[in-house]
Amino acid sequence: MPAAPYACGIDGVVDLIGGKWKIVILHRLTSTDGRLRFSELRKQVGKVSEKMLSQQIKEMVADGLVRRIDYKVVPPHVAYELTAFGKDLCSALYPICDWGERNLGELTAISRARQDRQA
Amino acid sequence: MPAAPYACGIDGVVDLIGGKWKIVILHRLTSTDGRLRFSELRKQVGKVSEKMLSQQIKEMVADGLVRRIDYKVVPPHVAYELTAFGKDLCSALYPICDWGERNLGELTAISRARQDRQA
DNA sequence: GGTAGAACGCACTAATTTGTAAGTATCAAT
DNA sequence: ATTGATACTTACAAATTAGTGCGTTCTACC
Repeated sequence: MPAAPYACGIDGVVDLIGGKWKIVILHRLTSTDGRLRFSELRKQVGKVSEKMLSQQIKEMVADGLVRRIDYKVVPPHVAYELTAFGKDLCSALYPICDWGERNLGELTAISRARQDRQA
Repeated sequence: MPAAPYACGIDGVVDLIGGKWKIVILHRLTSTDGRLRFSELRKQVGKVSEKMLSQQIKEMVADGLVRRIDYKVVPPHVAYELTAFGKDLCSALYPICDWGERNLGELTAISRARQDRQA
């Protein structure tokens, strides 16, 4: 985690979204356009442990990308939603997301070539 | 390195630019708008070892983002430049870069808050 | 009493990424 | 002969990230 200054604006963004599950979390929260409970978010993210999800979404809350809504009941009932900052980031991420979709074939081929190189 | 399919287009991109030095390398190659020798690239990237630079640019070459031009002399003389694919990616990255610059204060504050949390 | 539910926290391990140190090849200059 | 230059490679160590297993709280249900 290098301190500012960033060599390029994107470095700071990479720090924000860096973490195995963060992109998917952002994606799920954007797609839903509302709040997601922890358990529902976990279901939507897919193969992620409670621990890892909890850890990474906790960071995202601390960074101001996500808001945690605690219903203060037992069993615990918590929901998460994007903050305005988080939504702003997601719209800035959209062109890249779109580029990635448009180049999916190329990206998939690259990924496969990487795997072949390691086998 | 999960194989395709990607949950979101950006996942593939994150795979492409994931690596401590790759963003800076892209940035330097874009800013220069031409070829950079290994030694010059290393100078411009800053505090990076020959080994790490070599490793990460080798991956970028393999992924098709960067082209390696070997002058076939001794001492070795090699230069690197962006491919069309690399340039395309960089233009797709530009909005993110711009967003990062515009939110630099916020990103810096977040980075600082992270450091404080770890102290 | 025991079990289930939900969203975590803690201790420790495993996996991955990054880095250090030394070495390589060949030519030119001292 | 020795040193310097350049762009790597290899072996191993250090640092960081991701994951496993167990535990917590309190209520409801069997």
